[in-house]
Amino acid sequence: MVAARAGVSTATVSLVTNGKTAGRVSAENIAKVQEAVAELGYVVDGLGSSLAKGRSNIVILVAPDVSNPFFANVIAGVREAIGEAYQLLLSVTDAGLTPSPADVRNLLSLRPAGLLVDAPSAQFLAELPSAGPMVLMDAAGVASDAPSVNFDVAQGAGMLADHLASLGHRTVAYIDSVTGTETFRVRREAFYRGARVHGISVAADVATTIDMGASALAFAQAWPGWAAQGVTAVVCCTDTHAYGVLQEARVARLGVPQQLAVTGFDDLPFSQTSNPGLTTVHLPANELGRAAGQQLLRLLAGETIPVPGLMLESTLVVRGSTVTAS
Amino acid sequence: MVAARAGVSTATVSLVTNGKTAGRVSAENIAKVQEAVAELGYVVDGLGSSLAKGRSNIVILVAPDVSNPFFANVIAGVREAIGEAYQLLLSVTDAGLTPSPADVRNLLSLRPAGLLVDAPSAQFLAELPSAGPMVLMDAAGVASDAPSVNFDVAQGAGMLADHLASLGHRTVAYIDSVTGTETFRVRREAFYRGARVHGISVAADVATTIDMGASALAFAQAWPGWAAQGVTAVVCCTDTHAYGVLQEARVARLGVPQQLAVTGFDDLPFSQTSNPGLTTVHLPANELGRAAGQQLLRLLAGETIPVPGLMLESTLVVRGSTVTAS
DNA sequence: CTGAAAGCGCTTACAG
DNA sequence: CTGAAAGCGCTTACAG
Repeated sequence: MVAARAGVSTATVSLVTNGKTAGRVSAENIAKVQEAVAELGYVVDGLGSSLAKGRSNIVILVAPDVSNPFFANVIAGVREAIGEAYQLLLSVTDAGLTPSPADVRNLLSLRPAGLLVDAPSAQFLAELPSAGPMVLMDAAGVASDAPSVNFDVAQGAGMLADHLASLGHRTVAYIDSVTGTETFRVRREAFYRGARVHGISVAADVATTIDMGASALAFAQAWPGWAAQGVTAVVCCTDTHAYGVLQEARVARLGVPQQLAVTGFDDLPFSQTSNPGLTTVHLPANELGRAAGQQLLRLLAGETIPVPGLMLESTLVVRGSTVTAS
Repeated sequence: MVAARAGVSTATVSLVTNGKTAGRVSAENIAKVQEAVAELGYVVDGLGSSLAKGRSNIVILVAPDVSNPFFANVIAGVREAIGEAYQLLLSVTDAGLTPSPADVRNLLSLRPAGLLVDAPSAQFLAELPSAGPMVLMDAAGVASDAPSVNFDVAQGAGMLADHLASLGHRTVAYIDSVTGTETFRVRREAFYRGARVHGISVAADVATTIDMGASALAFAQAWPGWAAQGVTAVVCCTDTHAYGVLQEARVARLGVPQQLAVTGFDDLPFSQTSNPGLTTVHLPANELGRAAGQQLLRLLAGETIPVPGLMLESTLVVRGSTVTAS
């Protein structure tokens, strides 16, 4: 340890750099060490430190799909919350798949300070080796005793059903995601429930990956059948799916919203500028990341979380894809 | 080391788990160790391993702005390339700012196997402590002898100028980014060059953060002046900026493209469904990540990179924001 | 208040 | 082919 050249022992240096000087190091030595650290540009080696402490200062964020733009805001929120003290490690897999238990084992061998798990499937959680501090994000409907931050998607889905009913829609189709993620199950079930209340029938139900192209294709194939059944609105489980439908509707010269109403979930920034603007259930991505990061920080500080299941409000944003612009 | 219970020494186990058995461990012992590893579910501790080896298996991706959806595709590309062998650590700062030297020091203390630096400023690179294997991404115009993967933005910017000239535009405005990132300088200069060739004058030049709202506001304030100068097209340095202009144009009841043409750079997925579709310079984000990841992998394998400055083609995608849809 | 020593879990010359 | 030993850079009881 180079900074021992300040004329003190490595132990003293370690105490100072860790801020554990309270009544253990003389003011004089603290100053000496700080000076030496500054001069040498010394920075504590993360590896050695972590090994000695038994855990690293890395927070791992496990997520099914970073390439979803929605997720970028979640990441930003997490970063805001955890700040400088921890490094954010992103564990991502392709196309909405959850990491395998083997992946997680490898991750865990880095001895993360904590885990943030976004949109986990029930199976993933069941297979997860008990892993120290952990906060779940967007895990509505998943049984777990880990603290979690969720969207109240049911609320938004209900408002969406109300909205469509008030516009007179009687028969709609639903485009779901193929991932086994619980949040999509909750979105679907909550919407079905709301639809039933209003006597709206859901004629059909297809699922694709979270990808505009896949969704557009699925819609193109299904539309003739749906039209025959009298479908007047397509409810998509994400905005990305909805963009695909909008695109295909334009190709097919279908008037939106006159001939077909389209809705999404997420409220990505682009839903404001899409053609037409997309009516969607707004989910506060940034707040999700921020709240989960804060929860984890508390957990790491040894606090117990007062409200284990934090709920973030969802709201319906009405735009041109369901109502004609004024 | 628990698996030593296979009846051999820790050294032998280490040899086996690292695949360095060639002519050094008997087949019998290899089998014994593998069996024990499987039974105990043992996985090499990343911390201890890294400390002994002197470097970790973490690849750090330093980027100015993850919340740019463009970047999600870059990340996906990097992941595809580096695969299972390395963990991807994301170092991000807010709103297009580059990490400080102190941030980087902290990162480096994790002893990353390699560094991937996206869209660095010249200053950032100058301050970067010499840091082992490193690949630059989207660093056009930055002097460095590190291998790099860049977009040929000049090509696309030239095509954009050609396109606007062919449509008869004589006076345009340019919306730039406030970040000191070199790529934006290159985009701007290449477009200015192309404009000059065609006798197009760039009447004005404003800069905002990469944010729809900021861009919309800047446009709203500047438009009266620009209109007075005869501006008929706004060229934006990112699609995100362009979305802001599109939104504000709609608010102001400006017909796009009749009264005002709008263009971007990036070709985000949403540029297909925006209102109208956005004419933009397509930059292959996924390929950027993939190519950079592959370069780094070679570097880590001790190979020398044959082509230090890999160039990825950019192309112009023409949509409804510059030409009336057929 | 301070320093010598043990130990975190692994890897790698080294001697056999 | 194999194992005992040193060492990676730090932290933390422990004895003074």
